Amino acid sequence: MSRKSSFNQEIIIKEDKSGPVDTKTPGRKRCPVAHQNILQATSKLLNEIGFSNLTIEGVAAHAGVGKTTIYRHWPNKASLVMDAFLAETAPQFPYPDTGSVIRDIREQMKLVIKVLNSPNGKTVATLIGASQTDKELAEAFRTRFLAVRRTESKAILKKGIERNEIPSNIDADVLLDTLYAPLYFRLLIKHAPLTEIFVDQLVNLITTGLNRTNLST
Amino acid sequence: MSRKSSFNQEIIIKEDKSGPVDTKTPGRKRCPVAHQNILQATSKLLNEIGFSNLTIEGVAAHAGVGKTTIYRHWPNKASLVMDAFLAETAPQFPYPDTGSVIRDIREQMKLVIKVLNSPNGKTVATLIGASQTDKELAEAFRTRFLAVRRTESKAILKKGIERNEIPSNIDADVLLDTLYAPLYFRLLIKHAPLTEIFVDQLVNLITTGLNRTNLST
DNA sequence: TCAAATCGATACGTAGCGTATCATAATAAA
DNA sequence: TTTATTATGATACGCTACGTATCGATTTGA
Repeated sequence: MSRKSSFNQEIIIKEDKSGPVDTKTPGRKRCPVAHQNILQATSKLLNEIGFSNLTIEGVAAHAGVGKTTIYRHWPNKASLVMDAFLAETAPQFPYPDTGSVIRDIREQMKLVIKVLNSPNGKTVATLIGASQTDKELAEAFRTRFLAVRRTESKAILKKGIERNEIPSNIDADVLLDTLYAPLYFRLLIKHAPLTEIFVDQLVNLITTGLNRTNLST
Repeated sequence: MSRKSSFNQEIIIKEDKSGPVDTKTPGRKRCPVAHQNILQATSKLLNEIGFSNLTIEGVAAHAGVGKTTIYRHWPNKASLVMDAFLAETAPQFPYPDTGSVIRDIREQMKLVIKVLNSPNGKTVATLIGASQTDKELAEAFRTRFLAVRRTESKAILKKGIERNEIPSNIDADVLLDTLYAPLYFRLLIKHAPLTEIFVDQLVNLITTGLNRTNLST
């Protein structure tokens, strides 16, 4: 049936410190080289054959480790892929500082679509896809990917409010959903392309509003 | 590896006419009762155990047919589920006629979230999820679900343009993505609830625009 | 020195896939 | 009516990958 192992048990505790760990327990330490090799093999295979064709046994073979070792470090395929994905993708969405918050957002959204149009975007899509049948992966995606980005985004919105570029009574989550959900929707459904023009249209519509669109063009 | 069977081969040809088929070929006809039983068992199991736990063999057992028969009618699990899903969900998104197109859209969006918050919504989510690793299912979802709804939506937008409620130079796909993508995004990510208030906030933001939001409240 | 935890390797049972085969039943054309 | 053709349910099959268990060997702290 479904996997029951937890994401936040031995994993987080022992894995978060990937440097020298000061545990008091006896016994042989986990080999950080094996750990890294597994993550790198996972990233490589993800880009080459995609999430669905990736198997734990394949990762083990490419990383030169026993598959037992992988199961000691990660409870399942989804959590392994999540770690590999975050290590490679997390630092790719910085907001610029152009002087205008709306412009900052617009430019950052163009960075986002660059990533979403790359092999990493395919991984994002498959992770969201697999989240639909894997509650722990879904939780990991929300807290370790989305929430991190939301925190950054809300800081930008706060700056915009302080500068009177954005009304102070706005619901940040509603605004951010309106801005970013269309990007992910096109990533997932593929009914239309993710272009910079699309970002411009989106930001123009949301800032100007439907009622005034014909006045402003 | 992946399944190669086509959605549009013997399937569409023989299945679209679920009534009495006027084929010139000899031999025994497909049993329409078995076909219907399979679809109904699939719908039932979908709501009970979800897409990921649903197996072809389970459907066969519940429908009282051999699994061979299922494989003769559908190339894989995804296409079977798609058919069962469409049969039950397709007619659930009508636009009302309130006199105001914006209000029509707002009310229809509230119907949409009703469905998305029901077990059918879970099925939508898992279908989009499975689409990430199944190209044929993705294509079926686009053409048989999304495109049908887009056609209806564009007719409403056209009415709005004729009534001068909506500017004529608007890009319909951009506007529809901005309106509906946030609903599906919340369905898929579950970072925030899908409420009627959310629909109101969304429509208000998009019609009024960020720049004027503080003027209008 | 000894207990504990790791490592890679290997074997195992399980689930569900999609296919093949079978005798039987239904149907259209000859 | 006969014959060719196709569908049906049942069953068996090979396959892949899962996740677990076990093994001797190795590393480490107490």
